[in-house]
Amino acid sequence: MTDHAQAAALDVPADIGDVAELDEIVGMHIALANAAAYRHFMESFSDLELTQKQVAILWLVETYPGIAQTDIAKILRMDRATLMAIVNRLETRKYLARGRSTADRRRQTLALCPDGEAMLGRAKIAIREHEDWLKGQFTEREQKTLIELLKRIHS
Amino acid sequence: MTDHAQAAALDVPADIGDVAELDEIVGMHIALANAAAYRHFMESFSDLELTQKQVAILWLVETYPGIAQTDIAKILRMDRATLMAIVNRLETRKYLARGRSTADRRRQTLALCPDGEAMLGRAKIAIREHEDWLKGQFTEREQKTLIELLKRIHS
DNA sequence: TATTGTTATACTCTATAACTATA
DNA sequence: TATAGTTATAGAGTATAACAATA
Repeated sequence: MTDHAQAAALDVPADIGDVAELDEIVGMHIALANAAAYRHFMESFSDLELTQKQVAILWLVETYPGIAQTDIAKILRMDRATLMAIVNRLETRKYLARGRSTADRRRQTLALCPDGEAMLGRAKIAIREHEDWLKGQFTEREQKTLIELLKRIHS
Repeated sequence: MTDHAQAAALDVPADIGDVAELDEIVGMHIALANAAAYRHFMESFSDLELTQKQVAILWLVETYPGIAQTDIAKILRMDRATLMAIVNRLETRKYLARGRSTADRRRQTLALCPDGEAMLGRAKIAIREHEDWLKGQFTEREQKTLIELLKRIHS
């Protein structure tokens, strides 16, 4: 690389924190932090081949057996059709099964399959490691502050 | 709806904050907050048809004329191929143009087209409104705290 | 050898619209 | 009328692998 080319490259920072205007944009930092956390998550889950959304859904089905798709969509702030696609994938992989509610025959009741239970068990271990990495960057007080501030945005 | 069905639905909360185990997961709150902010962003930008990433790239090209794709990828923590796809879309819409660097002929120099400049101008106005909504949920002190905490994750 | 850009490919998430069945 | 699920469709972002041109 020539000196000239190096000089040109040095004009450009490597971090958004050095771009004064963009550094003020809260939405930018949320998006970048989310992307960083997501990448770390996907590395931790590379052998399980599960995404954040997939784990969250399995977890909710375990916690609330018989929960309907609409309920999950409300909690996770997702579209019905979007959730449908994810549940389809989890059903294909035999992680959960659909059934009809007897009380309201419009509703589906979702339940974990044995494979889904096993997978969720492994996922929880991976999540703990991932969360340790995440929380390790903060004091306990900062963790609570961060969660409290983020909740204001999504609640 | 029957009383029975109502009772069944009431067992399931409508907010992640009511699911004790999941409420402890920092990554969950980051993802949900990001999704909420992204949805609001997309509403603000519905007439412009621009995503967060597209605006960020246009903004960086304006701030650093002649910046290379690799530089942008580093700042925004993106894959080269991913950035390629987004730049292609922006080029198709005549928002930016590629050129070859004379100093290092491997590198592309990116520049804003007139349409891109006009669009970025409108985008900045929409961003200000979006950021007002976002920042309006916090005191100035909280804004700084939130940015500082998020930076630790992505920097 | 390393870097930059490129193409091909594939997957996930996301959303809209329109439809069926049920309440 | 409203709700729950479904299907079709489309677009955006993400990543991997392999390749060419250049350093």
